[in-house]
Amino acid sequence: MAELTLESLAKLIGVSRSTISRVINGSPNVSPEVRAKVLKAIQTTGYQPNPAARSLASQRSWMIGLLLPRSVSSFFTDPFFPQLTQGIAFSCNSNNLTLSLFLVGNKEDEEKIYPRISRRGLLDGLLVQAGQPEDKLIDHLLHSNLPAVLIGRPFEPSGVNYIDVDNISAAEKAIYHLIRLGYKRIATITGSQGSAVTNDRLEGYRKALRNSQIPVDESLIAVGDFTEASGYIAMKNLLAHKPQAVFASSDIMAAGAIRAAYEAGLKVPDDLAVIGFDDIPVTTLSNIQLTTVRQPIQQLGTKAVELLINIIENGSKPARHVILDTELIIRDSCGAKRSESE
Amino acid sequence: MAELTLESLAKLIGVSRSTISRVINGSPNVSPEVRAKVLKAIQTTGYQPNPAARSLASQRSWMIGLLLPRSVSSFFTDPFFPQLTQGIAFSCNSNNLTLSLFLVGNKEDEEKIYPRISRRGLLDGLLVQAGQPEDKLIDHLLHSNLPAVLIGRPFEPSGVNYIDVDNISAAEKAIYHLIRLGYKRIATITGSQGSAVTNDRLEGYRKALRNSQIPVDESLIAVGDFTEASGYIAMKNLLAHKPQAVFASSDIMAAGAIRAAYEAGLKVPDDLAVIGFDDIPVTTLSNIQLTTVRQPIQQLGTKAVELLINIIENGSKPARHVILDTELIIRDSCGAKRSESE
DNA sequence: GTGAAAGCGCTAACAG
DNA sequence: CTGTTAGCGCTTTCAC
Repeated sequence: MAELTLESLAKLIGVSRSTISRVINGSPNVSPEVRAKVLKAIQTTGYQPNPAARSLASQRSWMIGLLLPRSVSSFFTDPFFPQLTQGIAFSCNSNNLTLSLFLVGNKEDEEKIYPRISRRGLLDGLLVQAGQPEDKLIDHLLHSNLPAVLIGRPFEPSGVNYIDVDNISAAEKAIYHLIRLGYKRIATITGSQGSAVTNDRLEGYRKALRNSQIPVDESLIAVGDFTEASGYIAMKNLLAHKPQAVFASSDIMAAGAIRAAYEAGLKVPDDLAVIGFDDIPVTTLSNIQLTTVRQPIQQLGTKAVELLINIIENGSKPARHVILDTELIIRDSCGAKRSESE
Repeated sequence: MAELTLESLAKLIGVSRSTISRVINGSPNVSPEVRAKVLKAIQTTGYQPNPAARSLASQRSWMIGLLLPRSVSSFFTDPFFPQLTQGIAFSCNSNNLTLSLFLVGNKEDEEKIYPRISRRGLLDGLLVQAGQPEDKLIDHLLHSNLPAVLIGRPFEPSGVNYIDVDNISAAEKAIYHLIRLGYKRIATITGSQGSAVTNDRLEGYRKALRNSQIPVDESLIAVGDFTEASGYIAMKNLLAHKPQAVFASSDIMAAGAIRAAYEAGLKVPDDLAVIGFDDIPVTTLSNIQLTTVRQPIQQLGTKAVELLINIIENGSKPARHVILDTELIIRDSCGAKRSESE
């Protein structure tokens, strides 16, 4: 089964190359009969155009990239990334795009990958997971003319296209919920310092307390880095300050916090209420159903792809921003159900 | 910054296209001086060859694919896959390959993706995660002439190239360890029925018992499907048969088993010893450090890429098989440390 | 050791 | 509506 070319297929059914190309690319200028004939021939022969030739001639590769910068090191430690990736991959499937994955492990990778990516001819567009603000990549994005979408808002306002959830109001929701349940000493465990997500969620925390006339106690704010271990350590430190409740900036950190609480002999939610963030699909991280702020992670991926396609086709001026909503999922770890039953 | 082509660069430094092409592709037939001059020009201009043109002319895309078939649905539920993916991605980085990711979500995806993949011109080679044996894909692999490597052995002996761990002896190790600790009633929770991994680990379980003159009690064998929930359910059922120890075919299922044990008021390892499989990098799935059989997951990815490269370059006759070793990691859930301290 | 020339397999004007 | 004709930007014989 030698690989069929447009040329040979054309010869086979007695039309010109262009005609076949037209039906493949959905041009309207083909008579129904010829179109049918060509379609049938494609069916029976299983003809597939050579992607390299196609890209070269059309200047489109029908391929987009997903870049996880070096600062995003928790690809397999936090289910967030795999789930996001899946959302992106599925969306690529339905849009007939090929997805290439760039996981940057170290500086050398970075130096090899970045030029390769920005070169036109490989990718039609790029999705970039937001990382640390010093990441030079964002500059690369802006200065290359490759269509790109940042997943997570940029640290500082800039002309990039991005998609994000409203982290401020998401965090607010969580805190209002705790306040409503009667907790006063509410602690928080933040994500990695210096990232937009972390800032936003912390701001939501502060805002909710302020709006509720509860003074912000800085000793109730502990810095984490989105890992389980950091949640554990942060909680251990917080315990000295006797919080009644804690809002962790990720479910994984919430799991760490719960572990620390258990170790200290505290029961969740009776002695400590816990709210997480993400709603990652793990039945149990800690033998207790976690109340959490659900991000539509998979949808984030899907919408990111759609936004990118739109930008590839229509350009990106002005810069596009898409903000998705979050939802508070009330389970057992915050004490809401307990208070109901009382 | 208009995209530089070979043509324009050649004009710029006064040599022919071919010469530049030669230095880029490492041909020996270039004089040192000219080579130096060209290299410098590439440096300063940041010239990158157009990948589409390159692929078309050379019939190599420097791109490999990773296919996770539909039967592998737990891409983000089980950290195994993300970790494998990372191993593969890093290996691609160091070999200057671009990785494309194909996550098959449903039958339509399958029908679109498979022909796209097998068409020469997109991929130089393909890595396929082994799934269910009915998966028609393996046939596709064999009948297309695309270089391919299966990750996990095929269900039935066939001419495909694959890489795998020795699951039989891995499971044996786990069981011998339990036997050595004095347990007699040893249960197991298997993976999804009808897959090679599951069969192999179960065979290792049986073999170890037989070799130790312990009769295999079929009521101590529970079927899971690699999810946490299945581990939980399986354990609930096993509990009626009073096992002293259980070997779960994945860490995630072990976590489910532990959850079921806790719910039944049993302490691990005092009332029930647990051994998992994988050694996934989550500090805590259940507040107890899990004894487990470590698979070199990341290395599995790395070696798979290397094997594939080798096949791309040298062909695959005869079919290649790579088997990696596993290692028993003794922690707290099997009771070994407890018995030591007694 | 270097350049000229012929494609790789497709798309996209351009004629008709 | 269809066929003819140029390329897309590179690799790779083939001469020199």
